[in-house]
Amino acid sequence: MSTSPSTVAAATAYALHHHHIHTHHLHPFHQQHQHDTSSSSNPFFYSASSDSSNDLILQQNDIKPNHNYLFTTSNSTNNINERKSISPSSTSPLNSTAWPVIMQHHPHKQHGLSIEDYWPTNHSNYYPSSNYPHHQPYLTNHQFIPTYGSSSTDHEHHFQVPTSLPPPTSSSLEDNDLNLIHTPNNQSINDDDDHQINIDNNDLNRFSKQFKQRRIKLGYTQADVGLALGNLYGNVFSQTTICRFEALQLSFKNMCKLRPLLAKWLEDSESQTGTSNSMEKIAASGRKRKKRTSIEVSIKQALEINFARNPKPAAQDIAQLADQLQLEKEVVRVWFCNRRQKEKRVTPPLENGTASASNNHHHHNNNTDSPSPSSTPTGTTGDYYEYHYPTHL
DNA sequence: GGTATGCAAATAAGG
DNA sequence: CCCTTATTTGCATAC
Repeated sequence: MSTSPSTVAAATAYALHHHHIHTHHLHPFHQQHQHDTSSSSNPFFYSASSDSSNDLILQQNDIKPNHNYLFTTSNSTNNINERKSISPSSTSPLNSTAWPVIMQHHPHKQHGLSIEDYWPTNHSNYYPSSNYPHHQPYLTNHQFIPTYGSSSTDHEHHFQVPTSLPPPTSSSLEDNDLNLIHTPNNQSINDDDDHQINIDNNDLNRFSKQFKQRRIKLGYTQADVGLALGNLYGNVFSQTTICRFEALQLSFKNMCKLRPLLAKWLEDSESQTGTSNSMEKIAASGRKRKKRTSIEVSIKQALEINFARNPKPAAQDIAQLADQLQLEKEVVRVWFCNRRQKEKRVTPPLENGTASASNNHHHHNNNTDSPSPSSTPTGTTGDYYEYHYPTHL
């Protein structure tokens, strides 16, 4: 305890990364200013995207573009850092830099290389999944509802348990001990197969609350935690994700996946405050997530026009369009895939003719209390949010 | 400044 | 390799 939190945090975070990729494009400007504070969110490593990234751009106009962000620094920049250690694959980023294009305006952000530099076509090494057991039996629907307050009410299941839910862990943990933290045997989770975790909604509820409480006590921000996880596990998470974890706004499955990581981080942080001792990294996964590309508004418009013309362009068309817009081909391909999904979401399933109208209104599920869950127990399809077009075009 | 969120990239998994 | 469907994350920006 001691040590100033922020300092520590920063240091920690920082320490680990240094290497990172600096790659992203380096722009004269942005280089990195990130230091300390980790607030930024993100540094992901992947870097790859680079290019397209255009990070520069703002996303939608909807928002108000007022300030210039150009250098706000706030986010920007940070280029990535990567964690060092762990992953072998990280493939180095070296980059080459380059993206010609899009960087026009906003300096802040990085860009860098082309995907291929980082992204082996064979995608093989992305997440090894060592840590994550992906197959969890539970359900996976999206957001469950937090039960904050004790869900006394009837439904407590916010997450719905899929059929086989783990034992209810008796959890009554107290404040102090979260059992979670030391997972009894780690293996419970990782084990292999389906074993799963005995985590239930209550555990997650408690854990998330405690986690937040302790995190604050240690003086770390959500962003710090996200970066630190990168150090420990090789995978960085954004402030957003940590925030959602604390607020129980992730799917049950996702919560279960992240819980052990956060528990470990917490454990390490509390134990060593400052000193480093136990940091072992858990297996890190080799693959990192590609940095999210921000597509400039004007580019989006161009894409929309093309979509309207032909929602399902052939590979060749995509390549050409990519070239024209100066985006990576993969980015364009994915954009179309996502766009098609959106189209379906937005468009009423509609049967034939008639009715159409009132269909979509999805609700978000917020729940704060005890709402009825979104059911869809098995359903898949979740209710995602509604969406509207960017407009124009 | 940290945190919460809307919209949507990127991914996972089964064809 | 690409597509589709379902999900996981996170940029960017509003609190």
